[in-house]
Amino acid sequence: MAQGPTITTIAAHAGVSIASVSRVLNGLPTREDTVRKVMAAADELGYVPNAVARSLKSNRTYQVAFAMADIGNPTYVAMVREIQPVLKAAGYRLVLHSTGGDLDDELDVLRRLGERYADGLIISPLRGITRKHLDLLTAAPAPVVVIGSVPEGAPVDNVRTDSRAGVRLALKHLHDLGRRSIGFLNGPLDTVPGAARAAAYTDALDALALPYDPSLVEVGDFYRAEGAQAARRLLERSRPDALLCANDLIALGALDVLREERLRVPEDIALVGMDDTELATAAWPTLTSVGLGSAERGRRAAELLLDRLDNGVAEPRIVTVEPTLAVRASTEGAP
Amino acid sequence: MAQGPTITTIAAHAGVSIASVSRVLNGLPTREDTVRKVMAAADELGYVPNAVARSLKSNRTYQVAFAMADIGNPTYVAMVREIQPVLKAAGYRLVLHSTGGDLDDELDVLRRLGERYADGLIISPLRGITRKHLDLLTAAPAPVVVIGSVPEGAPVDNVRTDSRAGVRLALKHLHDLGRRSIGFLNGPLDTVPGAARAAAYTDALDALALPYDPSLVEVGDFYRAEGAQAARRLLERSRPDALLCANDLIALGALDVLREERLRVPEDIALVGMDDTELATAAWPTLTSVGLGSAERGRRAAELLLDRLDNGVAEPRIVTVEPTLAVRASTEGAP
DNA sequence: CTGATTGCCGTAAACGTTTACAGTTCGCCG
DNA sequence: CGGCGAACTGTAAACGTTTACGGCAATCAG
Repeated sequence: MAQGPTITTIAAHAGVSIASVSRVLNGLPTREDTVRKVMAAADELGYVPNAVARSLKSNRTYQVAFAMADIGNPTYVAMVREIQPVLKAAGYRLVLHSTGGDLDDELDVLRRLGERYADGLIISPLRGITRKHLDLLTAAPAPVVVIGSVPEGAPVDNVRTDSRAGVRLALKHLHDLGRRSIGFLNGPLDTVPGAARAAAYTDALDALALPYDPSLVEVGDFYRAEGAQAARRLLERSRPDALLCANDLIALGALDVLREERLRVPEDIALVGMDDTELATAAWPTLTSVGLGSAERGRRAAELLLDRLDNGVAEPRIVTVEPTLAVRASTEGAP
Repeated sequence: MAQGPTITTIAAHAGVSIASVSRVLNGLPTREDTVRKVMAAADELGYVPNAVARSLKSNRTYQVAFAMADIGNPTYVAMVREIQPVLKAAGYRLVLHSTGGDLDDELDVLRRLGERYADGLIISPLRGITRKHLDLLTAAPAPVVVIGSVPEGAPVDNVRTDSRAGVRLALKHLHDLGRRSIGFLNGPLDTVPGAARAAAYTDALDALALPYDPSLVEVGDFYRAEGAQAARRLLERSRPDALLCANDLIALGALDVLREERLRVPEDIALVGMDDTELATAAWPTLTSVGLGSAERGRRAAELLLDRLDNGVAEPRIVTVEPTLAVRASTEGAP
């Protein structure tokens, strides 16, 4: 744990100035034998450049931060999994923030950007973009990419998903299978995905000319246990022939309850999840699920950010990722 | 994206020296009205201290790195999920490295520690601790905690799991249920967990006075598809009455194959996974699984590292986390 | 009223780099 | 062989902090 050598140490060893050392190490034109002397000294001493000092001088940390609600959530795992290699390939490190979906924590991440520990930020705000978010975003000292929707005119790149189309896909699929009484288990309405999916659901019903029946809708949280509770509440008062769940965890919870109630999936009730995570194929019956392109959103966000860091793009850009429907046993019989 | 104010800006605004500004901001004893002037100027200008400059001076980055093979793997997710809050509470940021299990990448992470972008490192080496690892570890410029076993005498803290005990737990359980022909689907033998579990399996058989039958053992990789292939190969030549899988993903693959073959779980073949991840409860039948305490290992590793950073402990310490067995439907009939 | 003590404050150096600028060396031409 | 230009090198400043140290004013004792 001894203090490592610095360019000063090397300069002394090689009998040259620190400027020459720096030049050699950065590959700037230098006389042949100076290069040799410096390289020899550097090798011998096991020199590794100090990233902090370099950052101070260059104003570049080669770090990018990613902030989301909870790395336990498979959608965020999918994002991280795509973001990481993109950054790594470009020589950036990834700093991970888990906000727990707490609004203050989210704002704090934004504020902390001012400490300039990272060159840019990818953030997926669970609680939506508030007035305060906007203020901080416009004043942000580094480029920010938001995963999820952003109000018109915000000065940031934005990678969004078309959850409306996703829900429409799911409902269309169920409708095609002859289901007409399609329930909906949602997450909290004061979260971005919750609100978006609620709107998308009524929308999609409209498009299919199906009536909106409030007794078919139940709100819980985006977790398995809460999903199960919501399913229980819904089943106590109605008996739909299909259930759309706002994510795969909720769907797993619903599956637990349907099993308890000895309801067959998909014969009695067809089940559709969202996010198309690994859990959808682990479940039995395997879950039909709406893929909202988490992985792709992560990758695109990272690419947008790097592009902006390297090329300093002017205009905020919006990328929309198309949803997909993975049809599996929970709506179509045999696996 | 304008250049933010520095203590120099504030000093000018408040009409004091930068030293006073620094003192006020760090809460060192200062005259009342100097404090007021500085605070006013800082507020007005929206000052945020520059973390990089601070780090350069203090030799502390308040960052900790965590390196593992693949953030897609649920065991690592579990670790990150525990590590993150511990670090955050102590005011540290988390830098994430995904090495893809590549040996050179792992070594690179170790070498890069010399750049001093982080105050410490938690690493979970998939490929084991080689001679080169050891050299780098002894020369490491910052404290390192290794999750997984480490050779005697390595100068690092170490959080290990007792996989031997874990496998014994599983086999004992199966033996108690009357199973006598217990197959084993392992991951690559040149990985740490693969090697450890192979040894543990033969060991546990011994303890139960069961013979070792090589035709009951098959090696694949730690993923679902490879697990399925391995299961297929094994079933083509033998018909065990129980299968132990080296992780839950392999167990899911095996489950796929057993279903294809119309073998009932657990009636015909009992199935046990390892790591006790979320997947184990998502599957159907739910999977009995050996918990190797990933979450706890992550938390303990973070705690050890922070303790060392704050208190500079002398001796390398070893923490062993006890395995647990979560008994579920895949060995004990009804869910 | 003088001298010592206390408590703040400002100057400047330092952390490890990069880089502008001025100085040196060298080769080459006339 | 003198002089010029090209090519390289060294000095020093800068990035934004923290902090040792000496100076200064106010306070207090004698």
